Amino acid sequence: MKNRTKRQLAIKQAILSGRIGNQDELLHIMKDQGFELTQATLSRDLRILKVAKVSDQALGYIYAIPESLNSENQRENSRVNFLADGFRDLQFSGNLAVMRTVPGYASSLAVAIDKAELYEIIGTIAGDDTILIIMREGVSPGDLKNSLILIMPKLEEKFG
Amino acid sequence: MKNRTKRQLAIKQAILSGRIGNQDELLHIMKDQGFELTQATLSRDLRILKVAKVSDQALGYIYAIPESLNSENQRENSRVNFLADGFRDLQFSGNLAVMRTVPGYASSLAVAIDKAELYEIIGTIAGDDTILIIMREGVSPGDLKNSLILIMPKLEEKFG
DNA sequence: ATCGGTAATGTATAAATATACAAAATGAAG
DNA sequence: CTTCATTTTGTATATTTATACATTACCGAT
Repeated sequence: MKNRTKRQLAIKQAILSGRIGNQDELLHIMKDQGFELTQATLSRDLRILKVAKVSDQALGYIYAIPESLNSENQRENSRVNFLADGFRDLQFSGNLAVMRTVPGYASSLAVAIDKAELYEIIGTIAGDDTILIIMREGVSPGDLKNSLILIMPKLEEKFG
Repeated sequence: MKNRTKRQLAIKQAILSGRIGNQDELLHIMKDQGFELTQATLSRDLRILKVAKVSDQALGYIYAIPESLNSENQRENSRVNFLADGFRDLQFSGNLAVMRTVPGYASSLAVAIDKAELYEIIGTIAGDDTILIIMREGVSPGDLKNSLILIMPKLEEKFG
């Protein structure tokens, strides 16, 4: 079974397309992506993600994410996403991941990661240009990458 | 029967309190204010007003007005509301209203009023510090004031 | 490995909302 | 004033969403 964080990332991405009009549509999209869930779980996820249902003149009713309409949160999201520019490299050993950063970025990146309280990460230790990430048992490198993309979408292009 | 613009203003004000969780609550509030309507009409008004239903951590599901979350619309709304600072006086004669403004404000105010396409106003003619407002037949001074407050809430304190 | 507590999810349905169609209201023209 | 076209609103109900309760999954301790 796909885990919850990955699922919620997929929900968020779908909604950012700006074309989802009801939960049934979204449910089909999620199933197409291999997730197994019901409408009830969707409703709960949408609540957690604070997704709003809004009326748009051209599109009718659609789901939207208010934080992308709120300039203060938008700035905070942009700032955190911008930290991805300090990312250099991510390597794995067992349940440890070592992230190399541009000098001086490690601390801020680690704070942002800690703040997100990702399921996949137990904790982090930051130096000047290096972050040691302790992954939860059973979490794969791909899982971790997906989680980091959730808080810093710019990392997606860096992971390749 | 109360007219539609007045009703939608009241809906907007109620929602700005940030405490309306469903349409039934809102329906009761509207009835308390003397409006006669059904849930269906409410749903339609909410659509017209582009009211969103959002999930708030503390309050649960509530209605909100996205334009107050959108910085571009927020700036435009603020700019128009700021024009109220140029308001001086409003006097009535038959179906005419004469608005006196700070010199230089009349034109901008008239543009904003025209843009709002209020039911209560057939047309406006603006000089430098005076706007002639032709009211629709049957519209009372109070009706006009309420409509103007809809587009420039700051006028409320100026009308007294 | 088992156990127990908690979190997540599913099932079924209550609650909430939107809308098809009908009726009423409105506004303009004659 | 009447008539007609259009808009608005109500009624009834279809659609959508949220949630109570049950089940399953997860996690830490032993």
